[in-house]
Amino acid sequence: MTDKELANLIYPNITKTPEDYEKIYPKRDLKEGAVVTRFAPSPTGFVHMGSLLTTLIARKIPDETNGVFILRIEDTDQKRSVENGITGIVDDLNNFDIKIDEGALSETEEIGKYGPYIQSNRKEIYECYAKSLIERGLAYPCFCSAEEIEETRKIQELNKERIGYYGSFAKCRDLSNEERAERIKRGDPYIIRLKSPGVYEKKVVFNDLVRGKIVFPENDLDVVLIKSDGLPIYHFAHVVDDHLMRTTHVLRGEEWLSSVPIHLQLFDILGFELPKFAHLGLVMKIDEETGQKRKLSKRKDKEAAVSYYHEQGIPVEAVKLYLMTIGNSNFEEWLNQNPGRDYNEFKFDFKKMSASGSLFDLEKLINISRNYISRLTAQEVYDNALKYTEEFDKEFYDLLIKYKDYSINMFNIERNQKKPRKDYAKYSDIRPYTWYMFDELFDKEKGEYDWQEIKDIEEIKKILKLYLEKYYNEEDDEQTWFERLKDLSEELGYAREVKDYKENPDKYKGHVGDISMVLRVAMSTKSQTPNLYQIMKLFGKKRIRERLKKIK
RNA sequence: GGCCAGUUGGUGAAGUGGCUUAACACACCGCCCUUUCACGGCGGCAUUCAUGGAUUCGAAUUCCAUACUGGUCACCA
Repeated sequence: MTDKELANLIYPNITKTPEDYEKIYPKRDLKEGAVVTRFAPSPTGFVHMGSLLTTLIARKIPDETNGVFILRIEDTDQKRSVENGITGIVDDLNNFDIKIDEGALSETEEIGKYGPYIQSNRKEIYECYAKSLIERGLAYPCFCSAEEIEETRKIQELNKERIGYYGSFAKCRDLSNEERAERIKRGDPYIIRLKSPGVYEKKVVFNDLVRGKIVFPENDLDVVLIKSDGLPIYHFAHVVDDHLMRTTHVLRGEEWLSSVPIHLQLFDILGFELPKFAHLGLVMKIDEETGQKRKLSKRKDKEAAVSYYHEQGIPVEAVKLYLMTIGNSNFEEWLNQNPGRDYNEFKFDFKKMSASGSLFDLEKLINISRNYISRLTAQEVYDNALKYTEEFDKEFYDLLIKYKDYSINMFNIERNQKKPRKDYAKYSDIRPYTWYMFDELFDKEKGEYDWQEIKDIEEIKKILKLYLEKYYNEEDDEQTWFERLKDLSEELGYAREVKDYKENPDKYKGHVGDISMVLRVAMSTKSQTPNLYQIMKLFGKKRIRERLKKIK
């Protein structure tokens, strides 16, 4: 029995040939230097921080080169697939404002001419290539059970031999086609394996965009191509898809590095042009229990899910900026020199990419986020706060809506200046910083008044009373306002200037700072607030009186 | 265990043979500014680049060993 007859026995319904697919998915007509990348996640629900880094770059390079960015769904493992997993991924990408040129849009829709983009819908394509490999004697059906494989592995371990299905350990490799046909007809379960032409003692060299030249032993493993459920294994799907989708650059995590020899071999025997590869360092974190560095884990680490940042109200732009600083070591410097510029204007360079996995640093992200928010206009902060609170804090959202102009003015305090305040690192910080500005929240959420130097309530009442009667004038500019506080201080026996007090502490009861602190705490209950004058300006006469009257 | 990669401070890192008595940023610590806080300013924070050896007039930078860390060795991706 010939290989061709065997192939026909296994795949009688496959009539297309690899040549047909070459015509269906022709070479892309793109400008010189245009890069085609793809993000190829499994639909397990959400996008991981590490994948987001890869995705960001995979999106950025086509942007820089007039290329194409594809979203391909790798759902060949039905056990792992999650319901609405594709939607979850698409939502995460949308949240991060990463647009796709081609690929899946939802569980059922897609865009682009190189589809289907969901692997489970590409079954017959893989079968076609599997068939052609069988015809050429480069693949064969394997009838080994999981138990048999396990047994072989144990023997190999015992004898300290290299583990795997290869050479003489590949029991089904040298079966005759007659026997193969007989067992297939008999209904024995089987899978399709590669008949690897590799020799372990030989070396393959390949050039990784991030790591440079790497030498591996050739692959001699008869890896699985098609599983018993008829779907392909990652390696096979990757090679077929990235060829047919005309991917030029394969970006993926470092965890794939060790299977590169398999991929090189597959590209080779299939006659496919080899894309460029970039294996990115993993995003790590220190395990709290063991103290060891490890890969950021979807299951263990809440901060691994990109949705976490959405829930925290950390602007997606800040997360992207942070990831870019991890991604390209010269990005941060560039950003400092070009504050406020969009990261898309930065030119990405694989050479500036670290090969070692970096620890995920939430502090740094927070800092970047703080700086990012400080550069926004009050209107932008308002709009973003609105979006955030609408989803996560309806009560505060209603207040922001009700007091729109007031809120914008509030966000504008100490914002329109060369070095703006940096109070908020995330939108969830806004409420804890500003609740006292809203009367609806003030009575409800105020705790104890945080009096500082002047604690005596009679003295406080005296100060406030005198202030309202004699020294408060709504029309005052900031300088005059403060002058009047000094006058008040003087009248009550406090120093006009802090310096004077420090030089002669015995002469005074305190100083103007203590007086203004009384006013500050009386207004807000807090001893730490933004510029008091501006807060009072915002409140207006009536609300100031009301606030001060609450001190009893 | 085999194979592969990585190893510069608490963190991200610059650095590709002399310009490095190791940049920058985050964190931390001082001081200054200041009516609070924040901002800002100034200064401190690796005599040393995992360890050992070799090459060289000279090495974080080249080479070789060793150690450690990570990844991978599935009909998972």
